[in-house]
Amino acid sequence: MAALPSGLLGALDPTSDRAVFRQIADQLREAIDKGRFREGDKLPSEAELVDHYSVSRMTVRNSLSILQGEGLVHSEHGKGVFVRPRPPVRRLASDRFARRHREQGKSAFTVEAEAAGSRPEVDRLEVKEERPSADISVRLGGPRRVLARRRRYLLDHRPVEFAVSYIPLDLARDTPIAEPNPGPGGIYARLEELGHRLDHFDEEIRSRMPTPSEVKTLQLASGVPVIHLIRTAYDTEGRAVEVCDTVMAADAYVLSYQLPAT
Amino acid sequence: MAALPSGLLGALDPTSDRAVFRQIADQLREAIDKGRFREGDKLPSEAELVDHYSVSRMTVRNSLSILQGEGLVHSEHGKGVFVRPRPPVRRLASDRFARRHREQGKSAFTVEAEAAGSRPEVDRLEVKEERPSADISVRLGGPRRVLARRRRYLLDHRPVEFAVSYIPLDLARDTPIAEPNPGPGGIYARLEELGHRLDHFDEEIRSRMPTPSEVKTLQLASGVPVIHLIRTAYDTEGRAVEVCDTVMAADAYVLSYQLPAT
DNA sequence: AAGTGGTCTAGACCACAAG
DNA sequence: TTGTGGTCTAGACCACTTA
Repeated sequence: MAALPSGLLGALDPTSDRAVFRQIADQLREAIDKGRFREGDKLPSEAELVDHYSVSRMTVRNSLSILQGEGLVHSEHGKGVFVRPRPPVRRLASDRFARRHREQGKSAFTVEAEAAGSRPEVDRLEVKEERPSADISVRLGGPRRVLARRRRYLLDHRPVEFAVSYIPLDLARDTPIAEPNPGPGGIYARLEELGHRLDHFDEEIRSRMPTPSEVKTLQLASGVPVIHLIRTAYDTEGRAVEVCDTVMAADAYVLSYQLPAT
Repeated sequence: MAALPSGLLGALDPTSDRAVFRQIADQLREAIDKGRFREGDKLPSEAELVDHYSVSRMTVRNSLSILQGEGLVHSEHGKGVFVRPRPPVRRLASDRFARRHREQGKSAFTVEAEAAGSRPEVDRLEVKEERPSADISVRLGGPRRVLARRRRYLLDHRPVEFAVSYIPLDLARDTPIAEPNPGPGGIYARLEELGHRLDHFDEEIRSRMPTPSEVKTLQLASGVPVIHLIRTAYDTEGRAVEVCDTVMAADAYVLSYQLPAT
């Protein structure tokens, strides 16, 4: 095992109050920030760091787990620890549900992803009738049953988003909305054809760390939060006609909104 | 040291492929999810878990660090590990910059927090002239110098947000905007008085894990992401007159937007 | 003083990846 | 086969909290 290039990483300060594993994490973080390690680069192996700093392996692993928690690095069993590359982000503009975007045949997700040069996919499509949770029921004005449409979105084969749409069953039953493929323009186009002219959407945004099940579904690296977006669609009569509950890999999205100053 | 109440936590499955520390984390997580431990409750001590599961202390600590990374628990040195309480959230509505909200004497943050029954504070106020970063400069249309207004917001003595406003220096110099207290209605009211009638705002939202410096400024528990919001204010002539770069504790905020369906 | 979590050591064996 | 990270043990000493 070769020694580290001198100057790449410094020495520990034995007089410092700062714990050794934090000092090591600080030095690695600084080396990444200053570009001495670039995106995708392999960090020194645990054994090399043990040698360089003359500490035990657990101390080194503790340092690396800090960086992993910060989302700076990820480890690959048998290969090494790497600086996490920043994935391409999907920009969601606030006009993404404008009526003019519902005219085409393809889904909004597909059109937009292809325009950005990515390969879009949708899988795990599942449509079924359900009893809504208390929260969803309240948002929809209290229906006893809803149609739930679940699906997962991928960009370049990487899962980025999992979404569930809830539509009051009395609106959706025996309509194209209850079909796996609701047709051009998606369910919003179908709702308008059924006489529910859409007026506006409310979106609620939260961010938090993912649950284990979300880690699995979105194949999230550690240190990547999720953005949780709940959108409610209202028709011109003020009725909530759909709630869409979406969980997104936070490193794959930038949300963008325009607010009037009025 | 007393043994754990029987039935509170189960036994390990030695035939399982799942690592022991993950099984322990799973059981603790399930106990929290099912309400057997409530917000603020103390989990069994490390020593009790070592006894209960007959594993080494490092294994138990590894389990607890998983839950900490998920934001489910937090530890207090000398006291124990506790189920993390959900703090009160601040709801930001999309009309929060409407002109009618700029009429009062107090700042929007203060008014809104007091209405919600919280104690608002603003500290670390700092106003100075700077050379803008490349990103800020581009957003503002390329000024060579800007006025930077930094401040930290607290609710009930807990820091929740750190914000920096950048205003092109030619707009702000020798105006109330360059004063620590810009007066009633804040800098937006002053910009309008100076003839820059505001037209709309663009907001960009990202989420990620905090940097060490953000952890310090916002006193973030581990497992809490930040929401990074960048707002650009435009006047009726289409000129960008301010960029506000805001980092928020994600567990303290729900952002809410209204989108037209047009 | 007793109990708690925080840090650190010096090993061990395993599973995965690459040559 | 060698090098990598993943899991686990059985200790040790420390710092903080509570009583």
